[in-house]
Formats: sequence, structure tokens, C-alpha cells
Amino acid sequence: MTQPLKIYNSLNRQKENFEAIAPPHVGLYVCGPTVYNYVHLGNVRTFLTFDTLFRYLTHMGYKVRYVRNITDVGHLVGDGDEGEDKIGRMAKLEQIEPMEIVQRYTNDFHDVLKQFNLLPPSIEPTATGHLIEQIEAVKDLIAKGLAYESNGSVYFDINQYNQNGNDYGKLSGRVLDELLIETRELEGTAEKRNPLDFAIWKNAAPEHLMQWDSPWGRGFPGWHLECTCMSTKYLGKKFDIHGGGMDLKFPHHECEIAQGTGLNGTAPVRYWMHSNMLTVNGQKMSKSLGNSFLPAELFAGSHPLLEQAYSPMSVRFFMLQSQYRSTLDFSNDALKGAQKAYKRLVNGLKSLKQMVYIPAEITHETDEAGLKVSTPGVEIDVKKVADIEKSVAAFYEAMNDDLNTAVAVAQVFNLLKYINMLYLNQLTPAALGEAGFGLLKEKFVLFFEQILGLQEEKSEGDAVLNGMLELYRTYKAAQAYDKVDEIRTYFKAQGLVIRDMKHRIDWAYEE
RNA sequence: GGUCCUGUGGCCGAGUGGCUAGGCAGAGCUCUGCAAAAGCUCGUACAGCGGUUCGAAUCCGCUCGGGACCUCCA
Repeated sequence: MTQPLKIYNSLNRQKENFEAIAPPHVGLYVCGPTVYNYVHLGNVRTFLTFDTLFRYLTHMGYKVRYVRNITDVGHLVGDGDEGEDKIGRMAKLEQIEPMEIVQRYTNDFHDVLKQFNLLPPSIEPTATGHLIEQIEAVKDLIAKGLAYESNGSVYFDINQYNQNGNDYGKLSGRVLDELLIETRELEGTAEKRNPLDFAIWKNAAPEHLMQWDSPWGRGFPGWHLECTCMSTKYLGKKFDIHGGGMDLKFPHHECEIAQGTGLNGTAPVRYWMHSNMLTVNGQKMSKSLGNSFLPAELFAGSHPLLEQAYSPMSVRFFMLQSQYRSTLDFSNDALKGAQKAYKRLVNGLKSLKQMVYIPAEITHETDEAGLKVSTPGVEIDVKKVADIEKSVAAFYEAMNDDLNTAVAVAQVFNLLKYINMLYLNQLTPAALGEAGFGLLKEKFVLFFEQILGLQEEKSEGDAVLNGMLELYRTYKAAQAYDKVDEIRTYFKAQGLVIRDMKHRIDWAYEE
């Protein structure tokens, strides 16, 4: 617990000790979705990564301001700076207002993240809500000589930026000359001084649905600019952590660094974090490849790639089993395994919550010398207690090692073993001692619910189930096994199972 | 073509020089009305070849395979 949190910083490609700029406050910015379509499972992985970070930093005692934007304008389809606005395009296709598109998919985004038990960010700003800031930023960049107007559009001047002593390409490891060779075939370079210059304001054709007045005529902001303006506004000129998917590293985050540095004279971000891709059969899940599926399809099992339905928490758990910087490959076998593993954990949680510490009975005797001797009925199993303490420490170590949730989850399973032993009377609470038992209970619940963000998925109400269980006990006592089996069948139909143990009868989620 | 990542047991997935990762699946045992669950035990894993080293899955080189970014993408 005392060791520092280490974070892999994409800027220098190594793990660094995390030090907040102004503790106990931490500024965290994550690039949110462009709300022109439903979010797919790959998108969810990124937001889950930063939800885990948000939860962990909060647990560590930091006061985190978590800003995650909604891109509702400016993100273009296709090549460079010539494509159509994604949201405008959908609006035209469906013949509705762009803001209807935005609202629909924003709602979907929120619904999906809630199902996966992601915490809402502290601030969720939108690009259209910050047009004034963006126009001011464009003016400022022009005034600083880092941007120029061309045909009603304004471009960021990369050559000038580098001449000022900066290094465009630093984050993604790009070399300008090499980039230039590759851009020779791209369109839309006529207005630019340098093909690599990117739009910070775009001139809008009359038929363009989303456009606003500006000093350069009617237009709309460039995609990269919104993140710079909103992060600066809410987190300051230099803030702690900026996150996003790997695929945003270039050019989006590179451009953010350029804009922020150009505007504020300081690199905007201390730690850059990038989560890796979710793959399907080894290939990146993406809309354009047609191998993506929606959370709703996953929950219903209604997609050709899916053999069955998987619950939100199973999927959350599945993703937590890997480290965020590794690619994670989706497969039915892996999901099925995760579903079962999750249910084992949640059954452990459920039984743990009912457990209370019962001290061992103490026998008092008088020894030969006439002195009173008190002997506890159970000796504390120091080996098991030490093992629990070790797993708890290892959990924190894993989380501190660049959020290694894979290793952290393994520790939770180590703890689960003792919970199961307690549940089946293979171990008594007294054998762990009050402190050992308390540690197990406190940490398991904390790790599972607060830090990993997993939760029980309730189906039937507890009252009904407990009534049925009572009936089961009655029939069981009467040895009416046909009735007993009937009740079991009912439970099974609900995805539940009766556990008929020597010392107690209980229900659990079918694994 | 450029830059970078990666190849671990039937499956998923940690680990980056010597110390059991973990989960799922499988086998055996204990328990049990029958089950289920759980606990315990088990399994010649580190793409191939060569090198460095007392010692390599872990470092270096080569070969083969997979992937990402370089154009919108989480």
C-alpha cells in the first residue's frame, strides 16, 4: 500500500511513478465517443480501462476530476480534412436533425456504460457546447503564428511549430520526413502549406448541416481542437493523465499535444495512457471491418459470432482478466470461461456477506499450581492468515504495477478459496482470528465491488427465493425427494442452483 | 514500404534472467438420497534455430507466424 502507483507513460514508453501535479487532486481526461453510431464492445474496453483507473485513484485517496467528452461535431468521415462530418452524414441519411443523432447515441452510450457498471465522469462536456472556446483558441493560434487561414479554413502550421523548438510526432514516434512521404497521395492538401498541417477550423459548404459563424466565415471546428479546449478549461494548461485508445495516438493525441503546447507554452499532459485493442480472431474489432458487435447483441446472444448470451458483468470480468496494454482476443470459449469464473466469485461474495465472526469458545481451567488457564477452542491457523495477507498485498502490488488487473484478479481468487472453505465449514472464522477474518471480508468486498467494479446481477427477488428454500427444507426433512427435485428444477430455470450441504441449504447462481 | 507491438500448456491470460500466476476445460480423491458446490491432488507451457550466461519463457541475432499505427476508428 505504501509503494507508489506506476503508470506506463506512452510519451517515453516506460513505467513511471505517478506523482500528482497538485495532490490530492488529479485531473484525468479521456477521449469519449463520437456519437454518430452505437458503441461497440471494443469501445467499451477503453472506457472500462479508465473506469478502473478512476476507481483506483479514488480509492487511493485522490480527488479525481474525470473529464470525458462527447464529440458531437467536427469528426469527419474518410480521408484527411476533406470528408463529411460523421454526425451530419447520419442526419442526412435519416433525414433528422443532427442533434437527434447526437441525443440518440449519447443515450445509448450512457445506457451501455451503466450496464457495465462504469461510473459517470465528473464532467462530460460536448464539442458544440464549447464553440466559443474553440474559436478563441483558433484566434490565439493564428496570433501566435502557429496557424493560418486558407479559403475560410484554418490550419495548424506544423513547420512553424517545430521551428519553435517543438517535436511533432514525439508521442507516436513519427518522423516528419517519413510522414511526408506517406502523405503524397492524400487529398485536400491544396489549401495547406504542408500536407501534414491539420484543420482546426473548417469552412462549411452551404449544404453542410452543422455550421457556425466565425471570423473566417461559416464553418465548424476541427476534431482535435475540442479536446484541447475542454481539457484546458476544466483541468488546466497542464494536467495529470490523458487516456484513450491506442488508435487515437496518431494523429489525434499528437495534434492535441501540438495545440496545447502552442496555445499554453507547456506540454498539456504529464502521463499519456493508451489502452490496447479488443480483437476478434486476432484482428482489431472495428465497425469498418464488420467484426464488431454491440453490447445489446452480446447480452442477447444475437450475433452470428456469439454462441450464447453473456451478461454484462461476465464481460466486464472477461476484460479485467487481461492487462489494458495487451490486446485481448474475443472468443466464445474465453467468454464462457469468464462467465463461469465471474459467477464463482459472485457466489463467494454473496455467501461472504452473510458471514459473521464467531469467536472460539474458551475453556477455563485451573492448573496444578492453582492458576487459571484459558484455552481457546481453536488455534489460529497462522499459515492461512499469512496467505490471506499475502494475497491482499499482492492485489495492491498488481494494481500499482500499471493497473495489472490480470494479476489482481488472480489474488481475488486466492481469497475466494478461503471464503469457500468458510462457507462449507471446512474452516471456521475463529481459525482465522478476528483480524484475519475481518481482513478477508473487508478486502474481498472492496476489491470486487469498489475497485474492480463488479457487482451481483440479481434476477429473482430474495424474498421469493428464501420462501422456496424454506419449502425445500421442509420437503427434504420429510424425504419427499420428488418435491425436492421439482424445486431444484424451478431454481434451475432461473439460472440458479440449490446447494444442499451438510450444515446448511442455500441458493447460488448456476456456474 | 516506414514505425512499433507480439507468438506461453486443450482455450483465455499474467510473468522479462534462478522463486506455484490465475481462470476455464480435463483426470483422480473426499463429501453426498441423488446431485450440485467446495477442498485437495495431477498435467514434460513458453514458435523455430543459434548465441550470451553458472543458469533464459525472460537478454542478443536470424527465420517463420500474427497484429497495430502510418487515412476515420476506443
